[in-house]
Order: sequence, then C-alpha cells, then structure tokens
Amino acid sequence: MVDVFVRIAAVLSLPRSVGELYGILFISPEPMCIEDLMRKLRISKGSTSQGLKILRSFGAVNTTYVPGDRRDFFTAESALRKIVSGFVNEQIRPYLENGKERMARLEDLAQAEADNAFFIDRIDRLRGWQKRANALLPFALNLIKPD
Amino acid sequence: MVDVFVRIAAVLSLPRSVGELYGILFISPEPMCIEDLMRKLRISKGSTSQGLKILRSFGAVNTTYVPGDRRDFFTAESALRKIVSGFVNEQIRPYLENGKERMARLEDLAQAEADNAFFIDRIDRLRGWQKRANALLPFALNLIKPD
DNA sequence: CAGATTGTTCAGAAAATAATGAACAACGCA
DNA sequence: TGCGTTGTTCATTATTTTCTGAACAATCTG
Repeated sequence: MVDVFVRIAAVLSLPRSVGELYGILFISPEPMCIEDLMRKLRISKGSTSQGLKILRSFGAVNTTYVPGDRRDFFTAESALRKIVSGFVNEQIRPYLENGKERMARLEDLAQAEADNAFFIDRIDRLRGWQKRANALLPFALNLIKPD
Repeated sequence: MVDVFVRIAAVLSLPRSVGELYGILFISPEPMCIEDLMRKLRISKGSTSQGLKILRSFGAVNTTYVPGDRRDFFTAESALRKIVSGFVNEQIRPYLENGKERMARLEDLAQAEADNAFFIDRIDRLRGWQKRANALLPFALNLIKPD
C-alpha cells in the first residue's frame, strides 16, 4: 500500500520518503508522531521532518492535538479535492505564472521579427497549447468537486 | 525557447537533454540530423541518440528523408494531440495497468479482513480517486481533439 | 529559570539519474 | 566483399537529488 503512494510521489516529482510518509499515514487508523513514522519507515528524523513539511505545505497531512502529549501528531488528509487544489496552488501555479511571463517575452521577440513567418507560427502554436493546458485545470478541479 | 521545453520535460520526469532536443527541433525550420543537434546543443552523440529514441517512442519527433543524404533527419511533431496521446500510451498507461492490478490485490486483502472497517474504507477511497483520475484522461484527450 | 523533550536545519554522505565517449553494429556504395 | 559513414549501446564518469545525523532552536514542565 505504501508502495502505491511512493509511485504517485514519483510521478509528481516528489521524494520517495514523502510518498512513504503519506502512505503510512493513509493506512494508519491512529494519528502518528514523528518518532512513530521514523520507526515504521526506518528513515531519519531529518527526512521525516522535511517530508512532513512538504506534505503540510499542500495540505496532504493535518496536525492533530493529542491531550497529554507534547509531541505533534499527524493524519493523512483524505479529501482528494483539498490535496489536489493545495498541490496545484503550491507546486503548479508558480510554474504557470512563470510560463506566462516567458511567453510574453517571446511575443515581443516575434514582434521584432515580424517577417519571420515560421517563428511566428511556432509561437502561435505554443500559445495554443498553453491555452488548452490552462483549460484543463478548472475541469480537473471540477471533476473532484464532490469530495 | 529551448528553456521552455526543458521545463516541460522536467514536469514530465524526462531528462533535460530530451527537452533541449525537442525545443531545438521545434524552432528549426529545417529538419536536423544528429550532428546538427550535437553541435547546436553541445551534447554528446550518445545523449542525442538516446534522447531522440525517447522522443520517437511517443511520436514527438518524426524522421524525414533527405534525398542524397544518407543520414537520418528529424523534425518536431507539431500536432499536440499526437504527442499527448503517444505519451499517454507509452509512459502513462503501463503505470495505470499496474495500478489496477495492484488495487485488485488490495481488494483481496480487504476481503480477508472483512472486519477491519477502517482498512476497507481506505481502499474504497483509493478506488474512488483512481476512478476520477481515469475519467480525466478521456476528457483531456478530447480537449485537444481539434489538433 | 534549569532541565528535559521535541522539532528543524543544514553540511556532508549516499544514492539515483543523466551524460559521455569509445566500441560496436548496421548499412550503403563501389 | 571491403571501406567509409552513420547510428546505437553500454561501462564509466559527472551531476543532481535525497537522506542522514548532529547541532541547534523552540517549547513545555516543575
């Protein structure tokens, strides 16, 4: 089961340990603290802390309070929508913004070389791709609305 | 411009050189041979050959024949649909198949532990996610139908 | 506030990934 | 068939990414 999430992590270009952490939390009925995670996964404290930081950054794990215990406890967020939208906002949007800016710069270049039909065609094409990719995002988010 | 494709390659977990190769072909009005690519990108023959192999594997570059020249010449495929569907078929589908099989195995486990309500709930949830992801693919392909 | 516990950071080690280049294979041509 | 050219493969090297663990910071407790 943990392996399932390790693979998902790989697709998303996240470290293996991040997938492991989420996986173990996903199948744990009880919240876990850092030491639990270290022991179960046999990874260092540093990796555990870093991995949890990443997972929290896009809302894939939640911190829970356990009365009478000073340590932090974590659970896996199970609402796919929250995770995906968090991930998009934190890890994808910055790229997209950058892409837009970059495209703008290319457009300027195109203006300068108004005679180079081939170059202009390529930029147009690229812009078409970008438009389609942007259209996909809202739909994807909508698909997972119910949860 | 090449940089744009290098970034896209990174998102898709492809080597940098693969992005460079596609980028340079994308903005080249003329077909290019391996030596051209090596010179322009300052990469080795091995990388060039390997990178082109990957790009061909999902139809992102085409081989063209140049009369009177024994070398292979390459151009960038500019139909997004072809590239995406090729990429999905070659690089994504295998994972999905594997995922299905893996899920089946988990279901068996669930049967065995029919009393563990939590475990069953988690498997159900995971299955729900998988279903949504699968639903997204056809839509994405449809979105880029016109080209 | 002192002492103990818990979490974070970061320099260095280890592991994974990608690039190189030389050996080799495939192919065309005379 | 033999020679020259072009493309591929793969062991080695280089680079990048990830993990480790000890030092440090933050926080609680009495």
